Amino acid sequence: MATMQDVANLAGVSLSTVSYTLTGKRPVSAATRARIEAAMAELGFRRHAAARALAARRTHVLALAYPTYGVALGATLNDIVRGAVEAARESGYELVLWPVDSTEPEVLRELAGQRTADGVLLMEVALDDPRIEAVESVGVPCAMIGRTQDPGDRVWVDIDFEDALTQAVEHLWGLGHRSIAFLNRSQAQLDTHYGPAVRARDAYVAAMTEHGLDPLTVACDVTPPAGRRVGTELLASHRDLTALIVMNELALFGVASALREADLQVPRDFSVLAVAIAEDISQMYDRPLSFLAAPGPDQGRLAVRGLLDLIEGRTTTGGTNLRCALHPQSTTGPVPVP
Amino acid sequence: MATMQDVANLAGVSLSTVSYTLTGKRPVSAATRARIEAAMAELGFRRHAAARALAARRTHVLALAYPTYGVALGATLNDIVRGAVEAARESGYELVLWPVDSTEPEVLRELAGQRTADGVLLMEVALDDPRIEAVESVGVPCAMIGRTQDPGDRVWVDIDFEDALTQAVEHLWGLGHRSIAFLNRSQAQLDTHYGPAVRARDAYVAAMTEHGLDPLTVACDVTPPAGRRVGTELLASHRDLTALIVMNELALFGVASALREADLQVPRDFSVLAVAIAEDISQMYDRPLSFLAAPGPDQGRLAVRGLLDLIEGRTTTGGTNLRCALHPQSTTGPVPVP
DNA sequence: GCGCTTCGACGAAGCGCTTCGACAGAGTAT
DNA sequence: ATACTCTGTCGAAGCGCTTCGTCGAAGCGC
Repeated sequence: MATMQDVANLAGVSLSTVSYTLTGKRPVSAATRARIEAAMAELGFRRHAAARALAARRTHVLALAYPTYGVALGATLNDIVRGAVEAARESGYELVLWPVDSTEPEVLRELAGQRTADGVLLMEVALDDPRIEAVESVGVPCAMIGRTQDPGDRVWVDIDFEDALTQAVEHLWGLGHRSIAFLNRSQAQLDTHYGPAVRARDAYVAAMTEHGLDPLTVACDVTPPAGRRVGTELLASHRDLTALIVMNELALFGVASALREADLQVPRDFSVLAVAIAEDISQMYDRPLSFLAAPGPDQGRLAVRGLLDLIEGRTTTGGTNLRCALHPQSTTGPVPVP
Repeated sequence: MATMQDVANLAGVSLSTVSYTLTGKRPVSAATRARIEAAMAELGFRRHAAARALAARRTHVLALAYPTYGVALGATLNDIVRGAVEAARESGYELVLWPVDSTEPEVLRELAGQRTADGVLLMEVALDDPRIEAVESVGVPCAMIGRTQDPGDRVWVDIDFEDALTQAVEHLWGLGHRSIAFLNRSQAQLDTHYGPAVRARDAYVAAMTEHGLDPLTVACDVTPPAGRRVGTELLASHRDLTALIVMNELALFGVASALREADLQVPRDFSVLAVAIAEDISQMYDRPLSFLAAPGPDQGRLAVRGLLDLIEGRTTTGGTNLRCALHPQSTTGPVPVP
């Protein structure tokens, strides 16, 4: 493994000059730079990350705590990851994933404490997330995707569920639907006041009320069989229903089965609109799904930018809510004529 | 941030003694060790990873190249990750995930070249995978989950598809089924001779032939809609079929729809057996799915062990094929009486 | 031609740890 | 008592970089 000293020798310059061509922190003449670059290419030189990190007191690595349990569909998380990776690279940082679940903050404390990353991104943040304290306790900056009950002046990026559900109700209202139900996340999430579930429900109720409609919310476990069960019950007990808003990735697939079994053709007899799902997931559905796209890549990107502001001592943006874009496709249509 | 020197001062010993209590590479008396540990606790000392890596020429980090595109279901990959994390920790290593797709070996070369990890694990290895050369070109050991056309004496851990399909056919044969089809991965994968698809198909054909049965294989894109389409066609064109072996995670869900639409009750009228899927995925099915469990955690574990053998200069195991365990549940049953 | 600034390059001092050689003192064998 | 081996500890030399202070050589106005 060639070192910077080898490069310097071959190029006939001093070690520090090589360093400066690499970091750009001091000017280097074009001629010298060319010689150095030639030498680096010839030797196949690569900076030794540990040495760099030690000397510069910066690893140029950002870590994203990546849950490995209970992640049935990778697409949603991966959208975020891709946005984050991109933003990090643009700023000369690498993003790595730490496979750590929310239940093991100690692992996070250990990892962060060794200073293997300059900052940590937390995804799927719970209302009272012990990981934040763990990371901050060892003096490492962190940013969250989602947000805690009281984020203070921390950096966070969340989805604008209020806007998303307003858009959803309005889209269906515009198509003539007057009986629109909302299939939410699990009761357990509601019971613990999990932000997305609560905020989406409240926004849905508000939007319905505003249009003079009766809201109808059902909680549903995050699995296809649960979606099928809940969907079937819902269709049986509310025969006047013509549209369903679903904010539950996995239940969505069960809902499709329930509709088929109830002999309802989509969108002729019934409309389905998914909220806050990744585009990849919409493509797994029977037919082109009408959906409000979760801003996954942007969430990742913005969270990284905010984290870098924190790391590099710039003033931070605080929190941001990101809108979901409506993609009306083939599962929403005009209300059926009776 | 307390350094080892701070700990040494507080404990009244030399820096090197602190190091030796941490690494255990030289004996330290119980009394001294106790003083040092007390000092470390008091100062909240944590080893600086970069300094350690630089001095020891070892990062104690293993990287797993983690694809973020085309991963609809995270469960399968995550099983592997969990096994790998566990095995790494047992040996005093941390596992991190590098979000790098198979299509960008250069990123991998860059990352590995900076020596931020002592070894790299590759998952979803293709027959001719450019990532292997990329990692090895910078002198970093690597191990694969799956395997290339010609793995040479590299370390790999794969699924024993021959055994899995033999088990599958035998399970159904035992239940009296004589008309058993096999729903494979995509035609594209078969065309490129992708190992799992080819080996599974060949093993299925062999097992069927051995029992004097006619094999019937269909390729299917890895999406639920494709599974529904192919499933529907298959059921329509082969009315005598009583069982289907599926080795296609996502198509599986489409197959469920196809069966329901064809008014076939499972397992009364028809049996479905999934091959090489993660247990989490089996739980997403309508009813308790009969399946051959992919040995994900064991794949991760063994791959890590093999990689560590390589890194620490022990003799390596070469390749290993892991068996899938049969979990007969509620989607396979006796052949229906005509 | 003088002193002035500016540019580009150099040398050396660390960053926080591991590890090697050395060595004092206790234990054992002679 | 002598010579020897262990144990447990210390000091110092790096690991491969970044970065600070420094300084020669141009380039400039007058």
